[in-house]
Amino acid sequence: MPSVVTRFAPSPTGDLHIGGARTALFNWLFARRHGGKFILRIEDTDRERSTKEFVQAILDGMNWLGLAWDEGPYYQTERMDLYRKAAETLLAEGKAYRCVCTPEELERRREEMKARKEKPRYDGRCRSLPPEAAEGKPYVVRFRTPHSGQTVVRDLLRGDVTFENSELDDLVLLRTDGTPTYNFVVVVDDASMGITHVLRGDDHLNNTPKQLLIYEALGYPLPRIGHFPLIHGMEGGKMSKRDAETSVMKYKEMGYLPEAIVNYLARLGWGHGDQEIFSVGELQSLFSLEHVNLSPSRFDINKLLHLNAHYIKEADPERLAGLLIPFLKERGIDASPSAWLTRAVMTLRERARTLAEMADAAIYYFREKEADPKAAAKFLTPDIAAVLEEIAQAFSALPEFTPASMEAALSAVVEKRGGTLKIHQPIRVALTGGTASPGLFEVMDVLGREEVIRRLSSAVKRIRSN
RNA sequence: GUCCCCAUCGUCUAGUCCGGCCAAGGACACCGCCCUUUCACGGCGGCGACGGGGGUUCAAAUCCCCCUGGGGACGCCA
Repeated sequence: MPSVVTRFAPSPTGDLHIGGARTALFNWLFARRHGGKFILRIEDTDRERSTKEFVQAILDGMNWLGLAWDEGPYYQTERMDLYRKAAETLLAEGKAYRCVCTPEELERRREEMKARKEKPRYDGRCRSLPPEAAEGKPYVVRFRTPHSGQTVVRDLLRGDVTFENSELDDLVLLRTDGTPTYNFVVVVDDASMGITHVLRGDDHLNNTPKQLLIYEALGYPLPRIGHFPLIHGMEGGKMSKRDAETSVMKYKEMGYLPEAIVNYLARLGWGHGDQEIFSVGELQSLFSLEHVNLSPSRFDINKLLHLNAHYIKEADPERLAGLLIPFLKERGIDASPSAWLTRAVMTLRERARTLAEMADAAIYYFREKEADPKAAAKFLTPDIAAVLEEIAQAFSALPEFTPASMEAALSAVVEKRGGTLKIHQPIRVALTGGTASPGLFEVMDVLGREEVIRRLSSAVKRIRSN
């Protein structure tokens, strides 16, 4: 029996969210750190909004990030008997009761309470209804929350947080259709799955006392519970699309590496001295709850971009080449893995922050790009045509086309013309269509002699036809 | 409105638990310089924070209180 069992319990009502991913990551890291078990549970009791597609999307996201679960995925819709049985027990013991108030009525009363500036909650009017009163009517099962006393959440991160029971209300356990609600299933599931550490977002802190009361009513042993802060957008408040993309898989599509996302997420709300770069292995052995921050952190795309650039530089070029192929395809370029592609990638990886940027920069390796008008006007001037022509000839006369021989040939041409000629940028523009690229000799090496000569000649032709 | 949580550079954070080593360290972004055939990478430097007020103490970013600010929760959503 592992001493630590954690879980990630997303509801399949959307893609794996960046905040959810961090919750999963922290749970996973905590389990790994303590040699425990990490369980994946799909909270799909909301049949209206849950879909198979979203389940798959969440699984894809977890897999992409490398967050391997040891057990599951469990689906709550397959465990209904368990919840119903637990509800019956509570009902039989008088710890829960049937309520016949309609949603419309409840909504109306809530509005009234808000208008009176009160905390909106159920007024408990069905509490003392005799069980027969619900016969033949649609009803929900509510938990009988004690009116007095306090419930203390012994939070792993924040210490004791005390709630007055009178502040809590009689939450719905079972809906009219008999399906259980979140606060109820989560207790039954966490208890029956032997979860030892419930680690989740701050937004659940207010739910915890209610859940604790249910644990108690059901006679379940209490897990250890900790709440970490939410991730906010750059403007504060919950992360929204206005701030940055929130779906994890969108980051894959934008050309981020999973190790960059993991590193970034781990450092968002957690720290280990001055260290910024963490491998997954390091994270697994260093992660600790004591160093998780208590205040919400803002999602800063610039830092993610920086980390991604770092991991692109570090990544195995062959792997990078493979990852780049779909991005090339999006740009209409069919490429397949090859030593040549890997070489091209090696010239590009120092200056790309994402695979998308790399693909954009790689285009001229595959086809001649139309020269940027400004660059052409500045560097492909009439007087340069003859020089480019001469260089092309010099290149074709070379016994071997290597960076060293190209450089020598180039110097010779420049020397012959007085030694002050600035020829690098014109060549760069002729070859790549722009003024920024990897080292000129690297570019020519990847392009190959034939193509270099072809593009030089084409540039000469264009200059002269103007 | 009620309840709950939080508070160090613009952002992520170290330091806070066990007050002195902090005239507050690192990273991102930004600016400048160097390297350089361009763009990057890299190197060096700069800008930049303990929200405010009271305590406690020889000493407070660190402990206590109040204020302010930010966030979250108040569903037959999770």
